[in-house]
Amino acid sequence: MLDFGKSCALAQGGNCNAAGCAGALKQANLTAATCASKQVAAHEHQFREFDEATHFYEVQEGAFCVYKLLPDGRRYIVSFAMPGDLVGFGADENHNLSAEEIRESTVRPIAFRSLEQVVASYPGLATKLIHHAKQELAEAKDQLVTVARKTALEKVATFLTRLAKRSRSIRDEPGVVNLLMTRSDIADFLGLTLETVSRTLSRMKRSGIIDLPQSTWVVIRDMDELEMLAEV
Amino acid sequence: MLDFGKSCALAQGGNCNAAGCAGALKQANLTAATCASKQVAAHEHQFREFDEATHFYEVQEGAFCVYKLLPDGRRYIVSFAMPGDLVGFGADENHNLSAEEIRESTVRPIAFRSLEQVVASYPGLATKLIHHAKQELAEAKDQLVTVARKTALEKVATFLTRLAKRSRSIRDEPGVVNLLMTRSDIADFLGLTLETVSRTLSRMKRSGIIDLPQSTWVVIRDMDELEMLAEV
DNA sequence: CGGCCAATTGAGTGCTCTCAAGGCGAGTGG
DNA sequence: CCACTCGCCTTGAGAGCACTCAATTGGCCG
Repeated sequence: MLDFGKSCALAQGGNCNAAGCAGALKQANLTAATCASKQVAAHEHQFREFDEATHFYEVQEGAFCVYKLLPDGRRYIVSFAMPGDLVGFGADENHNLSAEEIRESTVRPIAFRSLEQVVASYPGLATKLIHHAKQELAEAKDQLVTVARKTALEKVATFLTRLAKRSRSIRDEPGVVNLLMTRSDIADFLGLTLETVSRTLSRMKRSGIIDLPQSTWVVIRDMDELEMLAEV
Repeated sequence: MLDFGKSCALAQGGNCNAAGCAGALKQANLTAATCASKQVAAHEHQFREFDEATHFYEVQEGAFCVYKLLPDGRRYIVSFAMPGDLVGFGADENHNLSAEEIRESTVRPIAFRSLEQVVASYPGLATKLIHHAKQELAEAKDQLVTVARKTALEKVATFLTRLAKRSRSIRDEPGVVNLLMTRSDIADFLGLTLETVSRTLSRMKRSGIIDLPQSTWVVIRDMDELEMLAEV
């Protein structure tokens, strides 16, 4: 991976490496537009809805939850961002959602303004950005189906299978999922209450589909059954 | 609005007008990549999930519903597409959702392949496409909040206010909304059942917020109250 | 008029929520 | 080392909102 290090290359008038700009977005080859990496503590906010949006962020380590609030405090978590994910990319003038660390994290801020310049110079990057947006869009639509049309059991099964696939691509412990988020977070992601999430996990444990050695560790005992539940 | 008429300019090797390509996406200045307009009857499918995706479509007249199915037949309607909207743009190799006309419609097909060529020649268009994707993304996320966290009454109120705003921008009858879709369609968009949608509309009528001269016409009598309900 | 489809309305059920109590683990201080 | 606190999780009991099933109405068209 090409890396301009901790310089904010374009913002400082530096040159951009074409190969870097045209690389896969997820592999962070946006380096020409990035600024210095930043450490953030758990439970801090990276930004809040309606804040002016000058940067978006690539998660390097840790985890975020990206959420929206209704005026009376009801919360919906739009996504959990893991290393490699972008948060705040969808912003226009202002952020349209809030991002909070759920773990101590490292992020790489990317200025929208310098991104524009990079895109102007390297059209290939624009295609990558469109591709990224399409993927995020596809995920959001899948999530809509899940939230709108699945039962609590199916929702939790869907959640676990997706998390299992994501963790598998990060580390290599098939069937073991480390829950970085609380029951309440999961509930706000699936459109449930924390009690229903807890009950559903207990139910899955009783029926032998999963094991819960600790409340934050899920061991998937029957992946086939879990996927059956998730896909219907 | 610039228009190359019914020619498929780039696909046929024609020249592209730069001003047209850099114009606002919603105003259909994608003409350089478009093919001849196509008429389609109500209840026909433009494409189905998993079909190979060669084109996406700009709706010129009529209306579409864009939906996904679960294996057992449960349906979720991701969006209703009206004139000016794009359907199928989010596809990768294959379509990841289905599009069905709910009215006799006219669409303008746009080939992904020729789009790529146009984007390569006119980088400004790429920015527009990213902007479009961002907007669609923002809508999907708002819809997630609605579906996951609002009550039936709030969902229907949200739906009506959004539809009222959209129709207002099309024609000029503030407070009068023509429902192009059935109760069942609305239900599948909001994550409800058709009976609940019907009951909720009746309830709104009884409380004087709306009137229902016909089942497909909604007259909004108290927009403030409706927006209160919608925003929670 | 009769047939058909969509919408409405009612009755009863049930899934998920609300409210509440109790448990568990980590961290802290005496 | 233990008692205490605090946050999070689990579990139970009961309630309610939306669902299911079913009957009826209304509009449209042949």
